[in-house]
Amino acid sequence: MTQKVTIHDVAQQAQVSVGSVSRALNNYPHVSEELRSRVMAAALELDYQPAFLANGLRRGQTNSVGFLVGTIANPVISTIFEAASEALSDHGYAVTLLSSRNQAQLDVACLRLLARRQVSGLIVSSAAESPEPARRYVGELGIPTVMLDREATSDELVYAVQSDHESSMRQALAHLISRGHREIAFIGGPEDFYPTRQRCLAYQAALLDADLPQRPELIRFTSFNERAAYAEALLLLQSGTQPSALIVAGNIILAGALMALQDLGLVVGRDIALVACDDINLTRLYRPPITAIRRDLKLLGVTAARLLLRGMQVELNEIERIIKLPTELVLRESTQYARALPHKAPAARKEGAIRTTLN
Amino acid sequence: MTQKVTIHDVAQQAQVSVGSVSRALNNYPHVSEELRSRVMAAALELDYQPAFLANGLRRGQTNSVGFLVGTIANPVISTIFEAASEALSDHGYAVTLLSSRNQAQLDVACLRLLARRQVSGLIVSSAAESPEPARRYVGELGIPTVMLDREATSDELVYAVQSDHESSMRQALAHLISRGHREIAFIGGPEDFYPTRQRCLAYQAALLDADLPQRPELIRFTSFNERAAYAEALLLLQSGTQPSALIVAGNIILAGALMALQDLGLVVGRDIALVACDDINLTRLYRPPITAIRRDLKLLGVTAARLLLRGMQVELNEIERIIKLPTELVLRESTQYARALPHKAPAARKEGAIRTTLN
DNA sequence: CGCTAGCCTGAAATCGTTTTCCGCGCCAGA
DNA sequence: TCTGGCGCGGAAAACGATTTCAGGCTAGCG
Repeated sequence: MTQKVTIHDVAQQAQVSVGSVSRALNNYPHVSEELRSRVMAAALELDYQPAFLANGLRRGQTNSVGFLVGTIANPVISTIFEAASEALSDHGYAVTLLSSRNQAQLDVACLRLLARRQVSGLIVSSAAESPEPARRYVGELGIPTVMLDREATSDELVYAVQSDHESSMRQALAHLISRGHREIAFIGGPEDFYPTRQRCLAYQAALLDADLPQRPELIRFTSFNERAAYAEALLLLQSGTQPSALIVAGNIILAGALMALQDLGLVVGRDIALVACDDINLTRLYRPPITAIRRDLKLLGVTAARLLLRGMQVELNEIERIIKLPTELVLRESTQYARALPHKAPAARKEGAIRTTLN
Repeated sequence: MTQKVTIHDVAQQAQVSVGSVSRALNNYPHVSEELRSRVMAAALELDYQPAFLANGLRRGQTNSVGFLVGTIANPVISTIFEAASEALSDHGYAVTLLSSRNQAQLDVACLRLLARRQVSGLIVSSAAESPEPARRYVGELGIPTVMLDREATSDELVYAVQSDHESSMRQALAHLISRGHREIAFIGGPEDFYPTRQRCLAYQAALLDADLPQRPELIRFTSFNERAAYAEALLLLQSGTQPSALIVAGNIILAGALMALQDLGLVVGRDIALVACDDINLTRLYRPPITAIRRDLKLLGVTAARLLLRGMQVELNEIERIIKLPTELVLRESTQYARALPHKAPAARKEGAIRTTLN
């Protein structure tokens, strides 16, 4: 009923052959103006829309890209996805989103599924604990792929967009150190998860630069799971060396850490300084507002989409295969007080307004 | 290179015809065990995967469903989506996600696009300001569709899963009234947005039940935009009648309202009681924790997926076309203090721990 | 022993496009 | 006048599967 009108109907309506209809509608050269307009009129009248499947079968291509994530229920991922999806959509590509549920074996299964569906391109931002098999499989696939804030591979057709986690992390540590903190703890995701590793390396490098001791017991890795992060934070905060500052890498981990702090009766900004590694509603609106490392998520998504588009169309004239985008440290009250200073009253209202400003 | 192995290769390898290969692999009856195993072996050896496009063209169906949202960058939507997507994925369906960017005209365009791609089913949870054209178009499409927390239509093949916004909203009002509040304000999304309307009707009904006056100036509608919500909340709070309690319908609006409260120096739970209409990280972790109406988002998503699956397979034996799922009021500190009581110290740590417990 | 019913399988039609191939007419140049 | 080239458009192949159709074989029954 809905999709009954085929190219044959249009051909009959316009009194031409199906081949001519196809040529006319696809803007081929050597089609007379008269025939073209006749076909256009017929197509318009019948509300003809070429069948996607037949088109794709013949052309060997689907005009759709697969997007693989560990979970979409994460404000950072979903914001990036939305931006990328809109950019791709503007170029006629539809996006099928697959979630690997943060499981490595599903990772590869999802990629297989997408390959079977003959997606024209892939964006991969999965967060499996052992990403290696998936990365290797992506290389074998021969499909243009953008690794999104993940480690690049040397395979042809595999591109990468990354955030510059290092520089802002070093800024964050410089900031904390300047405020007198020396026991600065770090809680990240899995140790081999790319952003976590980058942040952790920068954290260690910054300590080294400041001639501060590396304390292994202050570095904790956990999985992307609020309960696990909560437990790890609790362990850290109840261990012998009580840190005076805490850096949490990732918003799920932030949630767990905040719960641990609250359960221990530690007040953020007074008893302990807190830096978060992504700027989300929670960091802006929390009382006190939480210092965070911000990146332009929409830019990240759009850049991934553009890189993929370039990779999918053949006109790729000497394009960068790996792009690294800047990040920014946003100072807020959670790191405002210097160490060992007594708790002061919150800042005046006006200042508060500025700090919690939109964006 | 990747997808070169076709059914002909398998047929040649197994020394049978292509028709037999198809029958063997699709578990047709009347296929000898010997032939079946021979084909299986050949398929396995060649790593044959039937071409999705050819299969779909012949069968006239894609095994994929379209999911239309206003924006996926919303923790409530993305959680629902993920649950639905996983359930559909478990049954062999892939989901292509389209965002209408909260624009009505894009709404219809997105649906057209999905229809052209011959999706086998649709889940619609768009949030355009004027949803009517889209709803009508969905009915004309003749594709099994689930309206997700949106108004149902009387069209055949159109189903609906909704949350029972009314009962919890009435509970919330009863709770606030029992604490002495009489000037209870309501800020919602667009007036014709289904959840907003349901909540607002319940709000008004509850006031009526309690013999409290309806004050039109305490009911505000805004759009799904943090800035707009912020502005509207500011207007409300600075108008003549200062409400002692505030109900915000939706998490984007919550963010705007919290900013307005903070900018006015109003402390949640002390100067004003606050009830949020979706329980997200922010409501749990905010200080003080915010009383919220909770619903099982995963159940919502899974139910939508199951309803759609039933609608897509022909075996629909007298199934409910509209399902309404329960909601629940979660009491937290933001509504703990009775009106006009002086500000007391926060609850003891232990109690706090219980209140911010996971789930 | 012959006929039929039923299982099994190969050949071919089919899905709706795109694209190749070919032929027709026309015009210009020899 | 013949011919080669070019613009145009029709016919049919191709894409890769599923499904129909028909026929061969076996077994069972008269």
